[in-house]
Amino acid sequence: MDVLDIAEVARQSGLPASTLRYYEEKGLIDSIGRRGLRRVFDAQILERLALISLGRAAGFTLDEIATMFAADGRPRIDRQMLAAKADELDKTIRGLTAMSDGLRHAAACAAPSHMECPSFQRLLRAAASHAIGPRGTRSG
Amino acid sequence: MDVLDIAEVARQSGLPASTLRYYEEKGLIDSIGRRGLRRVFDAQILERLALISLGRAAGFTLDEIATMFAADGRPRIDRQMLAAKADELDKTIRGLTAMSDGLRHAAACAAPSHMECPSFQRLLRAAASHAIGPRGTRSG
DNA sequence: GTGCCACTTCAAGTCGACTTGAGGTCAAGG
DNA sequence: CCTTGACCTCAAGTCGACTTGAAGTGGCAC
Repeated sequence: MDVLDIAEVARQSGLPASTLRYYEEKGLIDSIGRRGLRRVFDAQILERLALISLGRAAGFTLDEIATMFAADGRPRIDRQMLAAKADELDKTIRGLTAMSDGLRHAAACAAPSHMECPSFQRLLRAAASHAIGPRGTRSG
Repeated sequence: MDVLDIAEVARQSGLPASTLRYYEEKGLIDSIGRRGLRRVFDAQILERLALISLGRAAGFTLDEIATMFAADGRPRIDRQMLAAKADELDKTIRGLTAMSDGLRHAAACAAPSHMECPSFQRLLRAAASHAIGPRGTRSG
């Protein structure tokens, strides 16, 4: 059984050790023991971490992701849930696409002020009516 | 000059009064006076609030939005900035589209476990390599 | 055997955009 | 005149995913 030091897991996964400890505390991952104080992980942890990163990227919360692992540690992923998340993403994508199009129109519009640009006005009304919702700020 | 009570602004804009007070504190909006204790706003505030909502929906922070108003209160919106934000959105959209496609593939895949599904594996590698970043959690 | 230093724990801080709660004020209606 | 209650202020709390800091530990190189 291939074992990895926490530093090695951090290196290979690209995640800081503090995040690994946090994930363990949350019950998302398990260490298989200690070497002195140091956590030691099974090499399979890397696949698990990839799965967690995937879930995060798809927009699941850590708590939601936690429910996607059976007690035996194997992923238990509902196909319906995946499809539902895909639908949700598509909805977000449509909103962002509308926004992007609107911004580009406004950027190219020849009106002296944006307030006089019809496509900008349309965008404004859409935003004011909550047709497009605010998104999280961490994207960079 | 048409004036509105804060409650009226809240009603017409759909924003809670606490948010309006918060925006004023941040310097995003101004009240034109008081009636007793109560803030009173110029009717133009509604357009301003729509502009703020638009900025939020486009992914700008409140601080960024604050810089988009000249001292005279008129919007000062850089077309380049709009185009840049549109590019940013497009990038996000591409990531989300890849994710949505991947999720749908995985949902439809006939492999007994997702771990054996090639498209799921591809998705997993992409997520693990940070090719797709985590997004904010507030989407509804 | 001993010093180094990467690890450990635990509590608290961070970020953004607000919300909430306690305690106070005042215009309007009865 | 007095109650009502919607507004006010200011400080603190919330949410999610971490990060940071202080204080402690122990395996390994010398």
